[in-house]
Amino acid sequence: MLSKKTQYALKALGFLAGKYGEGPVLISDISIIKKIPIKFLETILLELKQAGILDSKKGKGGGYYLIDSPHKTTLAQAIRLVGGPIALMPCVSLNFYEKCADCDEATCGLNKAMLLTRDATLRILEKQTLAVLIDRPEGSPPYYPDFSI
Amino acid sequence: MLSKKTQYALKALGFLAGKYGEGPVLISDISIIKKIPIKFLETILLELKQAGILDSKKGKGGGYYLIDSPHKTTLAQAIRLVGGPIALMPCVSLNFYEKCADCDEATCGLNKAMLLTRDATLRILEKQTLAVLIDRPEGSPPYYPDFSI
DNA sequence: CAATAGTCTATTAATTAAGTAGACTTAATT
DNA sequence: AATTAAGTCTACTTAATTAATAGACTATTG
Repeated sequence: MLSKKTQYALKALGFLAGKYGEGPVLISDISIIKKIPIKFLETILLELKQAGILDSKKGKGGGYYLIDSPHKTTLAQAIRLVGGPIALMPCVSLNFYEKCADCDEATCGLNKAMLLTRDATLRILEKQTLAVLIDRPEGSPPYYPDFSI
Repeated sequence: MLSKKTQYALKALGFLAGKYGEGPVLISDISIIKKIPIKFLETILLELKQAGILDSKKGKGGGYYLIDSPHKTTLAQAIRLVGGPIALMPCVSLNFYEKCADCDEATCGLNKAMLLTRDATLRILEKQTLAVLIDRPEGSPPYYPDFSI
């Protein structure tokens, strides 16, 4: 399960993706509409800015906005920026790898099972982008580029 | 990421799967070989027993053992028994569902993306069984029934 | 009855998540 | 220049969850 922080980040990014090209968006707007505690949201957005995916403008008319088109950032990238590992165990994490205590990965069945799972997850999360997170009116066709459900 | 407890549970189950049919296995053996704190392991095994997947024998010659063949229990079942949700967000969890605050799931892009991910994960975890967790000597063919990598 | 091994209750330690408070800086507007 | 709106930064606090430990109790075997 993703941490609350990561869930908030994805919601905020989805909202900003929907406003891409429309100029800065107020933190308070995101907070109210997406029901995210505003001070918590501040720190999350700041983190995403420092990670290079968002930029902000100070002062009147300021706010946060996506730097690149929503299609440019994958869900895997976004989750890793704030939430850490996607893999179910450290021993199969690409970005947060840690070896298990006294386990020989060459023979470990658990390691192999977790690898399979990680790959299946990444096949989705590395293909889908922030564009998928944009809310769509009921009845409109879902947006899943390069993916057949 | 799975909790430490869930990781320990899977390791223990993998070990017991490898000893299936050989009678009770000592908690202390599992603890030493799989490097799991023994007192923590005790509570995990007890939980798995109460969940109906393990049984135990007290006194001399006692220990824990798998009730059914390793092929009978899927990884998804095992993870849920001790660790809770497999899905990345509560709003797409089959067994631990919770609605997001003021989110309309019919239009929520995040919900749809998380559904895709959950389905991809479950396609693995509901197919693979405890038999996959048995450690195998290097060079021996991996064991993945009904799954082409 | 002695030794072994699981069971149960309780407690503690450690870590992370979540949320809050308030002063500071920057920029636009009047 | 003054005012106001908005993001930035530092520090703290609380709550929740996870991880680990201690020790007494019960059942079984030989």
